[in-house]
Amino acid sequence: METTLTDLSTENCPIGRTLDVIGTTWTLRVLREAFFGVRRFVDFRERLGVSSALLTERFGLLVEHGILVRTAYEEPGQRTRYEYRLTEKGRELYPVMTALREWGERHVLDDDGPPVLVRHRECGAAVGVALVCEHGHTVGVRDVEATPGPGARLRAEQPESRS
Amino acid sequence: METTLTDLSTENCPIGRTLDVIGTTWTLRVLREAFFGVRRFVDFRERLGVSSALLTERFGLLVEHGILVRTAYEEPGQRTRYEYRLTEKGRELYPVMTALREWGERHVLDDDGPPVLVRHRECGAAVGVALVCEHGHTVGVRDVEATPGPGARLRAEQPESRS
DNA sequence: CAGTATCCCAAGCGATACTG
DNA sequence: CAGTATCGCTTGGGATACTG
Repeated sequence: METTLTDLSTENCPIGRTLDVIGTTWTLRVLREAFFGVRRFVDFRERLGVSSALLTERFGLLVEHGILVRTAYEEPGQRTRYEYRLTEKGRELYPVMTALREWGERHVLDDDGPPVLVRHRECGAAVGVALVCEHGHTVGVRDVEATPGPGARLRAEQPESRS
Repeated sequence: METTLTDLSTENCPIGRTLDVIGTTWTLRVLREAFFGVRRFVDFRERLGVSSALLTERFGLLVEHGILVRTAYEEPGQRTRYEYRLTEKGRELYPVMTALREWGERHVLDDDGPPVLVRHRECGAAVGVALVCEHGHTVGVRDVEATPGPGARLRAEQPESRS
């Protein structure tokens, strides 16, 4: 009998793994602010309305995972400040943000339209994500085929559930 | 003085709104299973390893938001069964899933490679998401410009934080 | 099977106070 | 400013038992 997708373990699923890292309640909102250009601790805290303790903990995790970096900087004549910036690994989450934004703009937006317009700097057209294949074709959800890959693992046998 | 992005309220942010709907701990995993083709209550429960109570609650929310539909069906000679399927609105979350998957495959994958291969049915090439503008250009994160849109709202004044 | 109901523990998180 | 520490509430969610 052929192995189908639903025979596979979800344990090493890249979606689940990603959610383990960024899928907790405030983490993606913190990253959203980072993509907005927010850098300083207080600014994150005030914009998100969260406690210092929570923010400290989230920053710790994100730095640990290499998604943000904490750097000190001095403005002349000022105290030392710290800032949190996206790393390249963090910046690669932009498609996730964009996909979330597009869905939200389509389905859960107020009547007055999007609060932020995101456009291609060179031509001014709205930016979003598209499903594409490596040959450059635009792909619909229905045109996609999913099959077990090299990392596929069978999940532990259920004791043969008979209804 | 010009209004900048960081002056805006985050209250009506489409990313935040989307996360309010699907950003809770198990919800995206439930949807992942739905995209895998899982339909029946027990199958979701066994694959995710969650309790009935949790699953019931999540299904309730997702149906309420029009992301899943619950339908009864009868197999001849069998009891009535129920299944949960993605609606069109739910299927539109596929780019979100794909973006999460791609990031995970790049950054948090085991050495043995992806458990699932996702390919374009017609040409066999791997499928992912790409940032594009409406004029069809492929766009880099750095080529994007974000400005306040029609739904922009100023956030409540902070009492002028002076460091 | 597809849930509902109850009980209870643990994690998430805000509030507050304090520190370098 | 950029945190750390503590407290205590509230929610999330597992375990178990029961129902149509």
